[in-house]
Amino acid sequence: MDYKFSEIEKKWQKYWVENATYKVKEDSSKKKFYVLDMFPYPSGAGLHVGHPLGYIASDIFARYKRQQGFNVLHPMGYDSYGLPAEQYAIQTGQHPAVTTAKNIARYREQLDKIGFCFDWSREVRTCEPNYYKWTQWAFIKMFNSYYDNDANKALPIEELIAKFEKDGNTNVNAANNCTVKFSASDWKSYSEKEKEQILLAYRIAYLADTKVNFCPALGCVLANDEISEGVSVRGGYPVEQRVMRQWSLRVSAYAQRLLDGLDKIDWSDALKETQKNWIGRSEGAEMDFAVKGQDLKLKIFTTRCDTIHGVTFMVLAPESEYVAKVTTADQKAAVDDYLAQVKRRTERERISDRRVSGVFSGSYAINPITEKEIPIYISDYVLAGYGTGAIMAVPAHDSRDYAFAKHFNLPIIPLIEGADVSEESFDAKEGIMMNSGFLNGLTVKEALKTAKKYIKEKGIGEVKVNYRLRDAIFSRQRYWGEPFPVYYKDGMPHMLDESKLPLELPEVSDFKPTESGEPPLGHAENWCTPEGYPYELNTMPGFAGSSAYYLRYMDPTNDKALVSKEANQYWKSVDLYVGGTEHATGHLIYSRFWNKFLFDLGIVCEDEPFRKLINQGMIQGRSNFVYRIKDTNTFVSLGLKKDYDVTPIHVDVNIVNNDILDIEAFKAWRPEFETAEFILEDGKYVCGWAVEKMSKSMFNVVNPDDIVDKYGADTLRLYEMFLGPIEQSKPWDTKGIDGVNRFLKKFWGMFFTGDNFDVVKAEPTAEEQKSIHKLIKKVTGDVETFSYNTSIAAFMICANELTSLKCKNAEVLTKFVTVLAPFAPHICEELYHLLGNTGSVCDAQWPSYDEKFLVESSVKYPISFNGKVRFTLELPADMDKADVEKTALANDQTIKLLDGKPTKKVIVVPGKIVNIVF
RNA sequence: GCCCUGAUGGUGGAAUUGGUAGACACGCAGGACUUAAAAUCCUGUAAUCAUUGCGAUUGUACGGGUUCAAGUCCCGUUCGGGGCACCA
Repeated sequence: MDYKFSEIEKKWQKYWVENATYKVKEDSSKKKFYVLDMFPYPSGAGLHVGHPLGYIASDIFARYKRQQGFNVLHPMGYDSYGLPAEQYAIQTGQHPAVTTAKNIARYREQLDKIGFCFDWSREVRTCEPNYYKWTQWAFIKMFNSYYDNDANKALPIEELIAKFEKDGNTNVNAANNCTVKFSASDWKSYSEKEKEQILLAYRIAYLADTKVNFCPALGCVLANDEISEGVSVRGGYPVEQRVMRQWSLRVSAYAQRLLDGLDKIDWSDALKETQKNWIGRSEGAEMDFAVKGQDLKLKIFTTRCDTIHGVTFMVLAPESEYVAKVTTADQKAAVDDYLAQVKRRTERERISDRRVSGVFSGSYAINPITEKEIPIYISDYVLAGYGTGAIMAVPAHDSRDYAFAKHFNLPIIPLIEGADVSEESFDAKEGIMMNSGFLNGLTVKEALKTAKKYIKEKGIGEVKVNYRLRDAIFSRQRYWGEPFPVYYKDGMPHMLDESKLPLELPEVSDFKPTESGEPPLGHAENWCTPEGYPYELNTMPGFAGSSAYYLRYMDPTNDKALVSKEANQYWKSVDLYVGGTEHATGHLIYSRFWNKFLFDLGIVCEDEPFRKLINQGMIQGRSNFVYRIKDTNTFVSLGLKKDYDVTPIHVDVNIVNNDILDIEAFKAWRPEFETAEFILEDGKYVCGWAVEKMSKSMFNVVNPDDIVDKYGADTLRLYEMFLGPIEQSKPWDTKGIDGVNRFLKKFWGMFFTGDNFDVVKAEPTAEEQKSIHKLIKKVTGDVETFSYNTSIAAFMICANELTSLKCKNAEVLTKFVTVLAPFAPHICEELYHLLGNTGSVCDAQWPSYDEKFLVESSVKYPISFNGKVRFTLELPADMDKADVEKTALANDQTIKLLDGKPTKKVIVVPGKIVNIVF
């Protein structure tokens, strides 16, 4: 009986839909398990064979957990706001909603073919009003909250107002960007607008003039994680610095909690490390340096307060507010000139061109410990946004300061014994201090401690922690995103009442910015409240909609809340999250922040959203090449190309089979190859190959639909998992797929004799038991550790064993079907029913294994001599050590190999190995 | 520059606490079936030498070390992938 995968797969996919097999409800009688995939942005190109990798991995786990009796939530949806649809709209006029809907339909069609156990009744789309209502709602909550550093959580803004009314802001310990200090009476004397302006500097969602990364090509501001090396991650367009009035989220207030939370979650070390780098905690001290002849103190931040005796100058960031104050009249022209020069440089130039530049301000500062005078410089190697925008420079022990000192001929004082600073600085935190007054003779570590204590005691400064993590800029000058629930009155932002949500995205006549340079929403008619107050023209960024979607899946149709208390209490958080590593510093930081904020408000019960996370590796493409002899239309086969001067040309992998080119298909592929001639080897044209990114331009894209058509979804699922460990990147090579396909055919064949379904009800033999229990043990262990590739090898081994045993035993085969079901659900569902079961194989209980079937009566001992294995000896498993040794030594081959030499030592590891040393 | 990862046959990969390196596949070669092809099945397949059989030597990026025994542990080096990067 042939394995007709196409019929089988269609049949059961239909059955699963009709029987709502994958619909899941909260059920307090069962333990829950939440398996989540990072939802896709539905791009126009559709899915290639790399996309489903993670989905298959999570699908197997979800099915496995279900078979173990868990109530499994395994939803899917679409991150459907985003730039590509909008760029396409600008080019073609096609509304992004139309493109997006079309792309979603295509994705869904492709996903459906693979047989996932998604509960589609819980689907979310970030661009739908009933979804983004809750994105807007969370934003309002953030606007109405501030971060209290003492309580270490977000609190209602009303509590802050109460504090201001009582004491002003002098004793308030809250995250802020407020530049004024005021008393209670000052507060009371302020106008409403002034009060609002101050509160804005404390809100978690705040509007401020911020130095932003603006990308002219995209017409849009970008967040830090959307830029890499001075260009936009999407598109690679240049980015420049601008000051713009933008919404931001005070993510930085959560820096420490985001860092601490990493210890509680089961993520890879690499990913945790990436997040740690991104958060960038550094512990140090803030110190005041007095400016000579002025009533002014400059605050600096340093992590090396042990090096204070080696400070020979100070540097201010060009943007520092102190610059104007310390610039003397004689230096004003030079400073202005430098500032202008800095302003002209783009971020990219600054990164790529690291010449030393700077200018003397004319003023001197006093080192608070040595009381020496040191010059104050201005240079763009000091960043305004980090620490205090001012540093104490220790050229002997900081390479950047060293370069600056050399360039401006400033003194360099070594502080560590034996450190040679004639050619470069000594940055390492090790050695014994010298030239350092009270720190002399201490190790660097001791000196750090002592110096901190000293600074605190003498009131010179305070111990402080700084973070690299910045607030997230939340405004985008784009159309295809969530509208802000904000209107403006008297120039100040106000939130819509929650009852007015969602504020729906309006239609616009043009997706480009307006003539006056306003964002596209400037084209919308009547984009204002019924009272006539204008709405915000920016929209939210891509990460807005993806920050809390995992919560919405718990209760997707609730119109009273983002998620009900009951649903949230039941599902709690995501137990297994599978997705790509490219979201390490974006989505995975923002959603943790967003979740912690909702946790502070008591809306969710867990403060970390994703308990375990697996990063699936990328599927790379395997490209094929043909070699054209230069200036001809003749192509030479791989093995012969060394004799010619050739140009390699990418050729569509779909017309190459096992690296042999289909010549006729190649001629038909493109008009210019129609008359191509070939130099063959053994009558064949052999192509070269390389592993590259899977992309259209390399002609190496493989579409899962084609694989499903040719081999079936179960084969595709199995093969993707068989390729190797999920976390690892690996090339896709369709030629290997025959192996798993053969396995499924063989597996199918095990249930038939001729065309008849043929299994027998009987007690399994010991050998059958051993084979199947070995399989159950292996697969159970492998699934728990996501080593699916080795599970599949185990299935193949078991199928081979049972075939050679001619096993037709119903009990054994049912167990096989049950453990294979998560991997290959269609074929297993069919066989499960043929075996006489009713209901879905999805609910077939995961079998347990019994060690008693696995015990071996004998062990094949490798007998090694000086570590080299010479032969094996089959001995009873329960033979004790001394007897094993005796038997091994008495063996003919041993005697021959020893050749009369005395043994020095004999090592016997029971059950494992014998090693004879002579 | 700093941090994290990884390197095993022609290819993808396996080896769970140090215990027969190369499981399972792909590919390749030979054979069976067939008029032929496809499909299927069987055998071989790390390298070198030997080959009538027995075998021997080398081998997990490279160089050292620990151990009866190292892909696995330790030290150093090279190369690939990822992250951070004038972050004081």
